Amino acid sequence: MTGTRSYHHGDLRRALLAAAAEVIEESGPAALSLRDLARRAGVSHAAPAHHFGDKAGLLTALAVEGFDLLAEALHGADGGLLEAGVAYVDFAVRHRAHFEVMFRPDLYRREAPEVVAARERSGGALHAAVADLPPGHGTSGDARGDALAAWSIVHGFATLWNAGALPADVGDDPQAAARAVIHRLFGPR
Amino acid sequence: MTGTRSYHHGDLRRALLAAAAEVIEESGPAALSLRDLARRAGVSHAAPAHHFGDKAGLLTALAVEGFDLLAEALHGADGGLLEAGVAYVDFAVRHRAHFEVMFRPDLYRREAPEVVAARERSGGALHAAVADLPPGHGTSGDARGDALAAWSIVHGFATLWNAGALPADVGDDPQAAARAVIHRLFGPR
DNA sequence: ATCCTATCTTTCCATTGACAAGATGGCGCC
DNA sequence: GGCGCCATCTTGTCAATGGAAAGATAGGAT
Repeated sequence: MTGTRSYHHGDLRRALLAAAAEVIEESGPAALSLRDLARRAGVSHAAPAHHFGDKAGLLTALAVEGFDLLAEALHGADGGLLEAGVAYVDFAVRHRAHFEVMFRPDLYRREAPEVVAARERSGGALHAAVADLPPGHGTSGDARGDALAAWSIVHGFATLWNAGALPADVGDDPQAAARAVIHRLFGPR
Repeated sequence: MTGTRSYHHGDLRRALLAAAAEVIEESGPAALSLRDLARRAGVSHAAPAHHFGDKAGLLTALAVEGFDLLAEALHGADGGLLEAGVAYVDFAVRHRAHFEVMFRPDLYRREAPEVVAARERSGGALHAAVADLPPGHGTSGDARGDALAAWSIVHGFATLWNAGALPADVGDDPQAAARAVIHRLFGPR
C-alpha cells in the first residue's frame, strides 16, 4: 500500500527494517537513529517502538532476517563447499548491513528465541555444505574442524572486504577473489 | 601521578584510552560514552574533547594503539607463519576492544595519517611472516595470495571467537584452536 | 615576577532513546 | 447497519549524550 498516506502506514515494520539496512550500509550501525528511521518512513518518532520495543529490538529483527537470508543463500549454492563459501561472501557483500549486525552481539538480543532458531538454520546449511565435500580436497576427515576452518576463512575474507581493509590489488570482484582464497583451503590439488 | 587530585589530571589521555578499552571490552563500542569516560577519570565531561576532539578522535587514537600493538605482537612471534597467525588471534582475544575498533572504519578516521602509518606497520609484519614460510607447507608460490588466505583465516577465526559465534565444542583455548585451524591451511603435510 | 599556553571546568544547545497517555481507524460481532 | 475492540500511530515529556563556546587554573618559559 505504497500510495496511501493514511494514519496507518500499512507496512511500517518492513519499511523500518529496509531503511535501517540502508542507513547501516551507508554509515554503519553507530549512525543508526530510530528517529531518523521514523522520519524516513514518514511516521512519528515513537512509531517504531510499537513494532520493535526499542533499538535492540529492531536490530534483533534485522539479525533474524539476516540469518534466514544467509541460510537461504547457502542452501541455494550448488557446487559443494567452494560454492557455498563463495555464496557466504556474496551474502556478506550484498547484505552488508545484515551481516554486520549478525556478528555484533552487543547490538541486539542474541538469546532471543527467533534469533537462536534462525542462527541454527544457517549453521545447519553450513554444515551440510561441509558434509557434501568429496574426499581428496584437502579435507582431514574431521568434519567439525573442516567446517571451522572453512567458516573462518570465508568469514574473515568477507569481514576484511566489507571493512575496506584489503589492499587494492585484490581487485573489485569479491566472488572471484573469494574463490581463489577458498581454493587454497579445499580446492582439488 | 596517581595520587594527586589536582586541577590537572596528569595522564588524562592514557587514562581515557584505558577506560575506553575497558568499556568496549565489557559492553561493545555502542555503549561507549565520552561523559562516562570522563566520570571514570574524575574529570569534567568536556575534558576529553581537549585531547581527542571528539568521539571519533578518541577511537582513532585507540585504533592507532591497536595497530601498533598488533605489529609488535606479529614481530615478536617466532616460528614462521603459523605462530604469527596464532599471535594474531592471541592479540585479537587479549586486546578485544582495540581489535574491534580497528576493523570498524565507520567508528574512526581511517584516513588519518597516524592510522595509515600504524596500519602499514602491522601489514608489513604480516607480509614478513608470509615471506618467512618455507616451501612445501601448502604455499602456492603466490605470496600475495598466501598472505590474503592466511590473513582471512586468522581474522575470521578471531572475529568469530570474539563474537561468541563459535560452538562450545571448540574449547576454551583460543590459541590451541587457532593453531588447528591454521594448520589446515599451511601446516606441513 | 610576568606572561603564555596546555589543560581542565562551566554553561549551553540540539539530538536521541525511552516512556506515558491519548487519538485514529479497521475489523469482527451482533 | 451500527457498535465496540484493539492494533497502530501521535503528542508530550524526561534524562542522557555529543559537541561548542567561553572562562578558570597551573606549571613552565622568558
